[in-house]
Amino acid sequence: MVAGHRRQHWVDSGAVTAPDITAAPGARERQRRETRNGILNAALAVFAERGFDGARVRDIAAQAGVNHGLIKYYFQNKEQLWKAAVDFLFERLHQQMTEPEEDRCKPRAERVRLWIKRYVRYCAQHPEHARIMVQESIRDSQRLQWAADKHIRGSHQRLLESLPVTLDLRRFPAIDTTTLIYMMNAATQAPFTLAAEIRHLYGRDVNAAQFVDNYADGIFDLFIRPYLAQAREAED
Amino acid sequence: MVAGHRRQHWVDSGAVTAPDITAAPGARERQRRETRNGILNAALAVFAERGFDGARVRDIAAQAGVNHGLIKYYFQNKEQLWKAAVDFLFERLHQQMTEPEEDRCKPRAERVRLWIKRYVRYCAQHPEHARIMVQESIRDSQRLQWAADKHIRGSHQRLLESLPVTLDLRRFPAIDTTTLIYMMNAATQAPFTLAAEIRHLYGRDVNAAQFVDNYADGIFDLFIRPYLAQAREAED
DNA sequence: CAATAAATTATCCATATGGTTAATCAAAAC
DNA sequence: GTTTTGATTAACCATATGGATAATTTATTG
Repeated sequence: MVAGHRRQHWVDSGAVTAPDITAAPGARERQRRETRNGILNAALAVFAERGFDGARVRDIAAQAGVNHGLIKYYFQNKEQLWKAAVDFLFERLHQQMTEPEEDRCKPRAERVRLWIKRYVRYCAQHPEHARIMVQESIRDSQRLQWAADKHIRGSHQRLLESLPVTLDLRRFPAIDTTTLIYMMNAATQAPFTLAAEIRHLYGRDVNAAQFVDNYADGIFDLFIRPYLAQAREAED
Repeated sequence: MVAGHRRQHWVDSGAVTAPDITAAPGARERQRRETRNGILNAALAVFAERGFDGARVRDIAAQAGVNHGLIKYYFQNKEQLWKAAVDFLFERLHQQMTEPEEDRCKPRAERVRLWIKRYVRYCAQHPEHARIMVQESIRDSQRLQWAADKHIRGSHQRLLESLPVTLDLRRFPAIDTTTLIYMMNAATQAPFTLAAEIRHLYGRDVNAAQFVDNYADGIFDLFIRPYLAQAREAED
């Protein structure tokens, strides 16, 4: 991505300054942000693919097209890089999940449908998210605790608030709300996390727009529709 | 586990043979099997915790209480060890999931309930399974292809045959059977895969017998009950 | 332009890693 | 008992790894 941005300046010594195209004011900060984000994206990909211990700092740098020394320069070390990448991850999730203004006034069932659709799309676009979280969650590691405290707790709360339906669960007496969140989360992420397996075994592309939207409907039917029906009954 | 099995023979040179306790006929083969299984169990734990690349052969050996050279002796290399471990994993799954003779004559709904319960228990006892599969499934690696062809395909088929109910899915028109398997699988494994996170955030022990059995009921309510109801209607 | 500060690279280092080998030790065969 | 075969260990090796440092290049400022 940043590769190839190294050009010659003042090629001809006789010419005047002849500034680089990138030398526009603020070029530096822009470049800096680009490099940093490039590293973060590469980090997410490699951490998701190999796990924290398996991920090689050199691979992350290579995938970002920069020298691996830069990672120390920007993030001190591998651990800090991981944390920065996870911050980046949840920031993006939060952005993509906030309900657009124009949806607020729609009927409730429709709002829930759209909410689910947004989340399914996020899962399809960013399977690294689920993968990184699963990888850390095997043992109560420092990293897991950090992520749970800084991001997951709040994320769950926000979910319960932003999901425009109350899950009071009379229909599924065996399951409490917390557990249901984990079920729904896992079910939603499943085909995208296992995309390679599904492609290999069944020849299907779960990232096709048709599958994604269809799947959102499936999640809605399975997890939400019963509650809406129940809520309607309660109103009678 | 195998540690400390090194004892002195012929302690007193004057005494007769004085054979080791373990020197019963077949002691060798038994020991061999024990060592091999010890390594496999350790391998599953470490591969699940760190992923293939992050797992250290030395750690696996240490956790099994043997010298790391033994891993070459038994399994040639890390890759072969991984495959042997996955064979071991699916063998165990298959054993634990076969329906006991005495269940065959029970009413269908009850058979399904028991089937689910067995699977939920398996997931609770062996969270490594889901974890190892998720870790491999990010890219269409050699290992994933191998596991998919050798184990997963058959496992899915067996599931569809052994699950004593036909999922013809009129109730969830958006989801096909294949996708439903992935949803159900993921939902079933979810709390046990994320056990550490749940313990940290909500202070709950998902391995408590009560939670496990309760969760099985939840899965049944969510995924199966609708189909049974529908099947009953169809019979009318 | 020159001086300065920031970004980036090339290189180095201690350590850890997967894998290999030659010994050592215990069980089985004689 | 002694020999032979198999199981186990200790020591070794080439390489890769995370991290650190010094040099180099690029942008900004005056």
